[in-house]
Amino acid sequence: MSSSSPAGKKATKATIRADNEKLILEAAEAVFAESGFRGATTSQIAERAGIPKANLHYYFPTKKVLYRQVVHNIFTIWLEAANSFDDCDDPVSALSSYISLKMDISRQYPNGSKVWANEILHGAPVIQDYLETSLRDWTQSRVIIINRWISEGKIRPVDPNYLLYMIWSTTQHYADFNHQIETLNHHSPLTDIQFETAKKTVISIILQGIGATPNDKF
Amino acid sequence: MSSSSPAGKKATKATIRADNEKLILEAAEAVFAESGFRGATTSQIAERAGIPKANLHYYFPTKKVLYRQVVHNIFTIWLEAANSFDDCDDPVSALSSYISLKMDISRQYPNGSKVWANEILHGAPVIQDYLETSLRDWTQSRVIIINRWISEGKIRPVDPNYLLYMIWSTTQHYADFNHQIETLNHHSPLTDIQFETAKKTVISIILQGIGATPNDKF
DNA sequence: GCTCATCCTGACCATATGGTCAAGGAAACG
DNA sequence: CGTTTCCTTGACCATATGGTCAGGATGAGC
Repeated sequence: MSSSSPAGKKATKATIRADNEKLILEAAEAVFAESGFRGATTSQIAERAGIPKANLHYYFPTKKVLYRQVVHNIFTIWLEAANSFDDCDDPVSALSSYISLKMDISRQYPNGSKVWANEILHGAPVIQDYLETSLRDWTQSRVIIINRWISEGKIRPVDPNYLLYMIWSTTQHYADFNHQIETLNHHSPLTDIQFETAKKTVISIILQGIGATPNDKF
Repeated sequence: MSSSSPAGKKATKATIRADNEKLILEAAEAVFAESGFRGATTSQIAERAGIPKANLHYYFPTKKVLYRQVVHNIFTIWLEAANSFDDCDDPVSALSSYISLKMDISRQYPNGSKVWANEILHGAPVIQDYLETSLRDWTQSRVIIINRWISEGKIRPVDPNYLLYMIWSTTQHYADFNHQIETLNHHSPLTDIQFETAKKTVISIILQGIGATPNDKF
């Protein structure tokens, strides 16, 4: 079944494993996003991946192992995005590109964001270590940057932590609360144009909110 | 057990029912917030409420009925807060008090917010009707108000929907992602002072972000 | 083509969970 | 008190679910 790749690729031992793991991980991400850890069933994931449940357990011995892998992948994407923070040294460009990228990620990988949100919501039983290491380190270093901007007079004094929380929540909202947004948008997803407007709105409010708009400074 | 109220209150038929339902609902809110609908077990809820599981099912025939009641209570609180939007007609006061109240609710009823977030995250299987009626109506009416502010030149032109999403996400973040915030805050809850700072930060960024700060407009 | 290592899967199992029930209390009411 | 109505609960059940396993299939290496 899974070994009969739709086109071209012959099924070699190497590709079989890679292909199936990818298949399972994608299905798992979707199902975990939809139902949470406990709500998701391995049968559901297997069915979505198009393989028997026993086969899923051949690649991922337990549901928890599978889940951790999903979360790990998400976090990797998140961390990469996070680096766009550093590409520029002035707040306007740095924050613009960071917010813009986070919005794009919310749109492109909504399931990942949902799984993450679900984890935090339930007290991060599985990923506490990520919070305490990578996330904390990243946050602390950006707090320093923001504080420097403040001392240089590039933005008005705001607490960097709460600014970051604001950026996170606002951007991730477009993934996590997508269902609510769609419902309020006549049951249809935001169009490209709408999404672009949302992005601009978010960026402009935050930048102007911290006194960092380029045009604004006399 | 539950009929032996700790102090004073004698157990009459009327109070027994009220007391126990309240006990169960509070336990249910906490457990649902912690584990989601599927993750929560009726035994867990019963145990937390201090009653046998069978007794829980006497008052609430199914888990779903109990869950709906929890969500209903949450939504009621939310709607009441929502009215603080109308208490004033100028954007600065209206938005300040609305944001402030939403922040307070996030702090006072974090479980409610979490249950709500969990529902939306999983596609609102149980509360879709709330989204389509009350929430939509409320949103549409506030969009009109915000648009009026814009046409009156009281705030700069921003799409009202995305402004509202920003307010919702930012304020609810302090409930839904509380665990993350605490972890980043040296594993301790925000103090009153910190929370007040967060609130001020949020309000000031949003108000200034839409060009509505009172001091700012020379 | 033969052997080995890896992959696949239907059938199976132990456990957890939502929900039931029957029988026993306790308050209401006369 | 007597009886009726509501409350309480330990024991029980059907089902769903995570996970196992033995044996068959398939690609790898020679």
